[in-house]
Amino acid sequence: MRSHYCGDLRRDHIDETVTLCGWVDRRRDHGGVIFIDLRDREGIVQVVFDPDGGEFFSMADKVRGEYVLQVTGRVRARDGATVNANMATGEIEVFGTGLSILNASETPPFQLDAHTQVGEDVRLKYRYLDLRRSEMQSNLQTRARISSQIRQSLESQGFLDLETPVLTRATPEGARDYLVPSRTHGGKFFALPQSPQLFKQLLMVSGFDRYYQIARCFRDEDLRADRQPEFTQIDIEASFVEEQQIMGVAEKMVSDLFANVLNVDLGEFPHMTYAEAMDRYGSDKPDLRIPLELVEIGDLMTEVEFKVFSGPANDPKGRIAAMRVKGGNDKLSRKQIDDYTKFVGIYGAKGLAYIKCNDIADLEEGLQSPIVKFIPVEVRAALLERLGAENGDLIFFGADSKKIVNESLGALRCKLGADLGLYTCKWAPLWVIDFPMFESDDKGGLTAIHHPFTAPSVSPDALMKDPEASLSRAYDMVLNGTELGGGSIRIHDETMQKAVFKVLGISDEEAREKFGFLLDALKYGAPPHGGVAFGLDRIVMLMTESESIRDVIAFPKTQSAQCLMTDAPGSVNPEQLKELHLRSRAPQGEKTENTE
RNA sequence: GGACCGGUAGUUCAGCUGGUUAGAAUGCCGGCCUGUCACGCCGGAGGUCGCGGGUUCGAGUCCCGUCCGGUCCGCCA
Repeated sequence: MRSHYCGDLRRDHIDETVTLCGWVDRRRDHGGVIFIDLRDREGIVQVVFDPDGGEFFSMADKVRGEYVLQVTGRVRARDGATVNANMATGEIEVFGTGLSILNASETPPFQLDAHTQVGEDVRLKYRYLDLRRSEMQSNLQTRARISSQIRQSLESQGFLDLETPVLTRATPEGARDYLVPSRTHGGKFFALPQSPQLFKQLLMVSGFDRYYQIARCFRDEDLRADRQPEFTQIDIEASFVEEQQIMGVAEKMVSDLFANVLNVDLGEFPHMTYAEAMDRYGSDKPDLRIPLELVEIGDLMTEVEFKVFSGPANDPKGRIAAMRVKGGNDKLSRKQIDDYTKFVGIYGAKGLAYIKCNDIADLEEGLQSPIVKFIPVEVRAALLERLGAENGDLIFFGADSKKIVNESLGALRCKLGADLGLYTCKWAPLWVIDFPMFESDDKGGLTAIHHPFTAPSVSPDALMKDPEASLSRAYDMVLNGTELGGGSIRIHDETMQKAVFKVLGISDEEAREKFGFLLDALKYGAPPHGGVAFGLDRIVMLMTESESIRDVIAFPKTQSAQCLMTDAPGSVNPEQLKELHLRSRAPQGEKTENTE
């Protein structure tokens, strides 16, 4: 007799006698037929018992709910002589000769079929049941296949899987850290890593010139549909490399992944500079599936009397851009345009000007718009020509600071793409390159766009002279408007690292206090090196076409960063707090502090 | 920190301008049915309408507060 566990049974086992185990998916009340879900790719097995056989027939009749069963029987072809011809699903049928209940089950709190959409809170509370659903089984199977492929791909290129600490030091910049109080050093704290960034650079100094790790990272920031406080990063670093080599490794890894897991050929990834991405798409992670583009029209509007346009047109920090929606007149109602006006308001836009191109030959009467009266006829002509407008097109405008125009029109572009189904292809990968080193923050200072260890593409002197004009040797991989990963060539000499800290306003003492170990390491012959890191969860999310990152993580947290199943975070007893030199939570209104 | 959507039976939802015993589907329980595959038929049980306060003769419905889930802005080097 041949024994099968979940996943072993296949259709070609016809006429074999099998023993199989699984969950009862559903059963027929009149007895003799039960459906066993083996959680495998072949789907659900139907077990039929002989009505004249007595014992097993009536036993099957009594099986209810999510019992776990072991069944012995013979596999039958679906169109075999004893099988009803209208059996349509192609599932495997076993003629049962034995049945035992391995474990009974309470009635599950929700139905595990694919037809009922269950609320997120219920799913998360009973996650172990939610994970039994075939969608989740398939998502996590895909996830496992993806990590396996990635390991194979990187290891075949000589990369070494090395581990780095989970208990480490708090980092001064970046996201908020998750802190772990130290028992042996009262008042001091470990931090969970936001990424293994510094450790992997140190491994380069150590001579492990090709490192990778599938590493868990932690950031104590608010959650989103694609953001969890703990997430998994595919972390890669190599020595003696330039941008093209690291990008090549990463691109091959992702291309192989899509080819092997989804049988999709992503082709060669186009490269686009940050500046071009912002100009044409208003985003540093453009979704190239959408054929809409932002077109600069500031130069046309410097003289118009309409202040909403002439203001930004004459402001070096301002921008006026137009976006032509082909055939948008018929596709978008007045109400939808009003909704989009509200939508861009989220990003700080004060309004959403538009022109409906009814008859572009008639510049006086053929353009329908609340603002067209403010625009001289010759400017209207130049505008339509630049946009390549045709009758029936709808043109949206954004006029404000560069930041607001890019963010609002960039977001509107993605929303229109989704709402109107404008996608021209299923997968659109690209590299975004030539990022600026710094951007100005609210307080008038500068912050690093990637991180302060990113190498500038200019000399230390040039960097100090004009930091805002300096570009970095960073690169991001973008797929369908999602940033899959990013990286850079790192700084490998102390002089450059100090220059960057200086521009960022980090004093020598501060740099020494926070990154002394890195600065020291850079003195001992650090090789030129660089790397890249990918968000594994996001890759799996895209490849499984899931709407939330939660659907590709076995035990995720809610938006308020709680686990509904374990009820974490939970309180601890006063003894534990005392050992950790912490006070229990102060009454409301009082400040909580530790005992140091 | 902010905006918006939701919270009614185990589950998914309906419940109009406030009105008398809060409905449906599914699940669950009992009965019938030997080929069904989201089987079918008959019957039954199942509700603190998230929680607290207010308005009102009367609140699932209106108002205020609060908690929970979700989407987004801020935040996420």
